[in-house]
Amino acid sequence: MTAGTAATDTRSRLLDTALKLFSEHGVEGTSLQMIADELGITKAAVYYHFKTKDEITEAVAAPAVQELDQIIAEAHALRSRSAQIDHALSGFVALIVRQRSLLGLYNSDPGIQRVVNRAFQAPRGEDVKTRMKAVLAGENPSLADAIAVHVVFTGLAMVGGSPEYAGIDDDTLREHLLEAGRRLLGRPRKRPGRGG
Amino acid sequence: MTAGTAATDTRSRLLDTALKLFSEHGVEGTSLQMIADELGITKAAVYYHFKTKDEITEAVAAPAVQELDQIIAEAHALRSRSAQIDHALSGFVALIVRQRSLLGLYNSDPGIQRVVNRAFQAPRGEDVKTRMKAVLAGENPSLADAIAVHVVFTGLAMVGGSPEYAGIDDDTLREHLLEAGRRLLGRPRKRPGRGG
DNA sequence: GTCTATAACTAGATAGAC
DNA sequence: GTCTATCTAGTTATAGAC
Repeated sequence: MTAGTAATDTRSRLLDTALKLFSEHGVEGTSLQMIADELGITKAAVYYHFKTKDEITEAVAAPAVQELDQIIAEAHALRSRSAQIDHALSGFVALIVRQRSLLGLYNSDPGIQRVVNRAFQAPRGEDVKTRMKAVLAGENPSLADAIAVHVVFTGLAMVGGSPEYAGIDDDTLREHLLEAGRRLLGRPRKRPGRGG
Repeated sequence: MTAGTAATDTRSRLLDTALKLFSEHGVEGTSLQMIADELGITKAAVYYHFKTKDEITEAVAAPAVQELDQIIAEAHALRSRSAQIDHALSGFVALIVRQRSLLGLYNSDPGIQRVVNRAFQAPRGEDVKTRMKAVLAGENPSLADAIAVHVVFTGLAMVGGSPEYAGIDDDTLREHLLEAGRRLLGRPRKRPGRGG
């Protein structure tokens, strides 16, 4: 659809800028003025692309929510529990690394959670986060397992977006996050051999 | 001093209310009006107890920061690395459970982090969070260890404050968080025997 | 597609009455 | 210790010019 036009470009630059500022100041701590200033345009220009701030927030979060949805669906299609967990965990970690700051934001910022829950129908525990945790922990998990999975889910997402690792390349970060996730879930290493 | 007066009571109720609202809406998403309404007083009455919103934020965070400081100091006084890690981890988990929502907030909310870093001198990586991670990971940790520790630190704090476990009693939650922390740090179980 | 100008509202904060 | 009233400056959002 006529990709690459000035309009599309400004829109996507706007979303990139919004994500950056959201992760620095939180959604509520980021004003449309800040976004406009960062882009070198005016606040009114922002309103040309999005009707409300919530619409920006939703557009920022949407791609990751949809990817998570797909990973969960793919995992459910696998036969063994072991394969389901492996697929969900590695898909989740890959998404975290590809979208560094977004997943941490989604796991901690009340502003983005409010919008996401409203935008992507989440009646009673049926939101993406809850379903992902269900895939990793199983049907009726023990409290210990539920908590371990929760720690993995939240910890990985927050750490992946941490500025401390901004300089680490994607492959390295993904390997280490995956290893941490497997260790906490009590799963055997994917690649044995070297290292203790 | 003169504890138990109406003044002290309103002040501490104000801090409790602020913490509750901060954890629900974030610091930036919480207005003084919301705090005043929740307490059934006016905004001006809030200003009698605290000069600025930052002062409220600082007062909310202060007890936990000081407790973390003390835990770190105690850990450093121990001889073996193993004992240092055990003390830091169990102290951290105990604090998380006792102050359910506060630690998660401190690990995720940009508003509270800004105030804490300003209020409790944090020049270059010398903030409480960094020092706690240093105790757990050692002097010059590998990237893998640094990331694992970071996942533990953030994950435990976020999960401890999660509303999902609000109904779990302190002892049970503490046991499970500690177990998850030990597993991710690759440490042997404290209490073997029953349970798989 | 971006602008100026402004409306409507809410934020944090202060002065002074009681 | 809490109130009313008010201020300034910020916010989201709209209307209409270019």
